[in-house]
Amino acid sequence: MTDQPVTTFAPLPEGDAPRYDFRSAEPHWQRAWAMAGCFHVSDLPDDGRPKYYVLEMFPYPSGKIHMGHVRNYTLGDVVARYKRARGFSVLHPMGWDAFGLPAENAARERKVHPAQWTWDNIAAMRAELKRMGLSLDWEREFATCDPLYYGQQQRLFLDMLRAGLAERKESWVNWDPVDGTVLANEQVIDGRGWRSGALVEKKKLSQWFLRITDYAPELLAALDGLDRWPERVRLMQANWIGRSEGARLRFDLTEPVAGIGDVEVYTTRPDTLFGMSFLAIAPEHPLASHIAGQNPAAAAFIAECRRLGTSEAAIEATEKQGFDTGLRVRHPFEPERSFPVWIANFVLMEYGTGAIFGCPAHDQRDLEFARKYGLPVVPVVLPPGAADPRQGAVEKAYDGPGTMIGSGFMDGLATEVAKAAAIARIAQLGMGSGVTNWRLRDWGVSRQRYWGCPIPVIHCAQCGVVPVPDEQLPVRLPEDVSFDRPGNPLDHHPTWKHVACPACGQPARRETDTFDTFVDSSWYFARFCSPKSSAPVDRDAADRWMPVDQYIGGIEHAILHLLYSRFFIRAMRQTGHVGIDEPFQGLFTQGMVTHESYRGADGRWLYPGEVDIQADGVARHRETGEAVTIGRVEAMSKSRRNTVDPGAIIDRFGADTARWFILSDNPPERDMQWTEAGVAGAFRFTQRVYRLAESVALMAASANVPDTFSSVALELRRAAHRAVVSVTAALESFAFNVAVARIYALATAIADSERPTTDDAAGLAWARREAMEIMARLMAPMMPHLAEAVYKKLVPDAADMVAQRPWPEADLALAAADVVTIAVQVMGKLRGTIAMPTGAAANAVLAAAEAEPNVARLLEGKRVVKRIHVPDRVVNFVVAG
RNA sequence: GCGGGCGUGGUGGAAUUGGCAGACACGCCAGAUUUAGGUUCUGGUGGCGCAAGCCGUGGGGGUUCAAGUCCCUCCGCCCGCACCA
Repeated sequence: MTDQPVTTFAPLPEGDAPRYDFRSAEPHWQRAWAMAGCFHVSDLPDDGRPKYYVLEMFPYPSGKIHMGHVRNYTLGDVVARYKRARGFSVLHPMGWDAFGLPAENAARERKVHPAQWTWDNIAAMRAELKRMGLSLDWEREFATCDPLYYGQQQRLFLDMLRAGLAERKESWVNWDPVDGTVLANEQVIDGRGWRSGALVEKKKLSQWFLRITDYAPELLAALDGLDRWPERVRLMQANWIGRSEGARLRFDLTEPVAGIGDVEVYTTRPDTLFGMSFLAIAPEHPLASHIAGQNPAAAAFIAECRRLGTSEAAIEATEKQGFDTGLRVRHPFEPERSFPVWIANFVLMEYGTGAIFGCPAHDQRDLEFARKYGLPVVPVVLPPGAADPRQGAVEKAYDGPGTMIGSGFMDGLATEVAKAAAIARIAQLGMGSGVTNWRLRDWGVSRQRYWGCPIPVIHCAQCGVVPVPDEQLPVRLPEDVSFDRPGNPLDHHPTWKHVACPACGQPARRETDTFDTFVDSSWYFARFCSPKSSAPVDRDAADRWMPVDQYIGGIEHAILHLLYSRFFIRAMRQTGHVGIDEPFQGLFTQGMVTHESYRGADGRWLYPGEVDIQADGVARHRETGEAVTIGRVEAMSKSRRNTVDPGAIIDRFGADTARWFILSDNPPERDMQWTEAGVAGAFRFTQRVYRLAESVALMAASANVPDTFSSVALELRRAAHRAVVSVTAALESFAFNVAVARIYALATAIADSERPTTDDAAGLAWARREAMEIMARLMAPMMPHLAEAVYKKLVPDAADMVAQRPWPEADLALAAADVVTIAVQVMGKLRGTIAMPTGAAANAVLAAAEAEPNVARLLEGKRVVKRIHVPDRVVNFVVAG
């Protein structure tokens, strides 16, 4: 499977100490699980067990796994193995998010075909993942770049097209003029294309969109039902969807231009209409474009705005700028008054209607704009308890609630009442109406890239957009493509795009854009239910397995992937492919894996493997001996070289050690720090557990439960059954670090029981075996290989494996203590403890507490006015004076 | 600016949800075993104090018999969104 590592690391004792050889044990048990089919489930099982679908976000096949993957897949595997032991039929699949830009970059830079590069990477990463001992059903594996997958995606798209959920429309996009492609917002850095370095332009292009906005209300409302999602993620999605209540209203131009008679505005503050002093439109607004056609100065202003864009950095640096068009609009309530129309760089075409009315007194942006261009500032909202604001200059726009002034029919009304009154008047005048506005925009899925799923349509001069007929699916990517030229290789291909129109038979052109790779990842979890199906999903299999009960991944997907998937599953519901609303019932977002960073004397970053840290904390270069500066603990990244290769860790310490350490360090939702000392500690524990198992196995124990146990044996049994209770609770609540701590405690309890007792050899031997076997099963979700080795040591002729055994049952009566320690307080301060039988009566406990010497001393001569008794926990005496 | 989260020993963290703060681990100290050891084992380890004891969960205030936990207030750090009208 893998080469035996060559390493000089030898942390184990010589001599006769037993030694757990993970290098042979881990591959052995991995083979045994595979041969027994422990982790395979069928699409439509008939086993009577409840289903449980646990899924980790599938990886992009970059070629190597990193520690983030190790953490992600270890967390998922703990859940999968635990749920399986609890009697669930567990679906736990793995696949590859295989389309994307890096493959094309590799093709350009290394002259290797994207498909070759991708499949090689998949093979390498599959081998690495298999070494981790994950309980995956590998029979379900697929890659999104396989036509068997993306062909089904094309079917889904065509169904959506027929259902009106997909459409082609013009929109403003980020355009890289050098690479000749659209870029996602994330690929624009400081206004420049991330590859070409060219200034990105705003360009109006015809692109494919999925109508996610149709589902905006439902996507928002359903967040409330996702009670097993982190609050943080739900809030982020709610903000992204961005519902706001307001009004749309029309402002008539005093003199219409070229058929444009009015400008529509969206506002959340119709109550402040009487404070208006200007109207502003976005540089991309149709009216602005029209004006630019006649006015070179306006055209120049718009071009400048377009060049600067609206990136965060640009906004910080750019002050508000405007261009007075000379046009004027009438006030909707007072048609005799009119206001200037400006083109303003701070108005966004994408939000609302791309036009606003400016009310400087009650909006900070409008105020800054008005100050710059000498426009009036007219307060119309009086803050509660404030004097008339017209007395002085307005320092800062007041955007809070208050009482209306100078606002005609609204005078004296409270802000919220005034909003309703303004909307009613607008509607009555036929100028507009109250509306709900959404920040969410339709999802542009067209990409001018080769390595993606072809969009299955044909453009015909006669028939327009024609879907590729079913029998011609999948539309396969051509293999003979050239990356010599910038731009989209599909568009450059000599023959691929030239096809006959399926409708009229005339020469037509195949769509050469491919889908955004987020489309691929928006339904893969549904495909896992029936990965071989000739339909996108087998409806029965989807009904059986969906939704995903527990999804696990990084917080970086809080919006994009998770929101797209929530939309996609609804679109699939609408087109009859699934019967559910939400794809992911439970979501867990893990923290990042971090590490110290190191820099050499010349400032270059060094890998942890190049650095030796001495006992005094001084760091030196392993080979040159030069001084090394220890930097901050940061997320592992290639650029800082503070990465640790999981493969090397598994070579040196084994998969169980890596899994155990990554779980033990801290709660999984927080960032964890990878440390050499931590790994070494985890490794020592694996050895300790195995030695313990050997010592337990050496004591012959009878098959039958002994009649009596000594107190030492009974205490061990109690510790074991308590561990079952506490580890179970910890795993249920994702407190894996606590589960680890409880197992450490059980190991110590077993070790402590080793002292020989003459009176109860049989009982102790039996109790130690029981405890050790319980421990093997409790640690199996985290250290599955070691658990098997321990079990085999205890029961050499066992017919089954831990992976096939149920979760241990706690004997609750045994786990319950018969004696408890009760804290005794005087005036709320701890003054002593007493041991009492569990559930002892209040009067008995209070009497014993009062008799406790130190307590008795403190109560001497005092009058006790109150006695608090919390059963089995605490007693508190309140004394007078 | 808006929204959210977090502050507990030298370190990561635990605390049955208002009931013995510091479980468990790392590190450190002491001792034992070993031909050395990133080996194994034993004991110790919040601070001050010889001690009884006092102090202690970012600071201050409050509620309560009892507060890491609840309330108010301030400080610090982290994350997300952001000319969203």
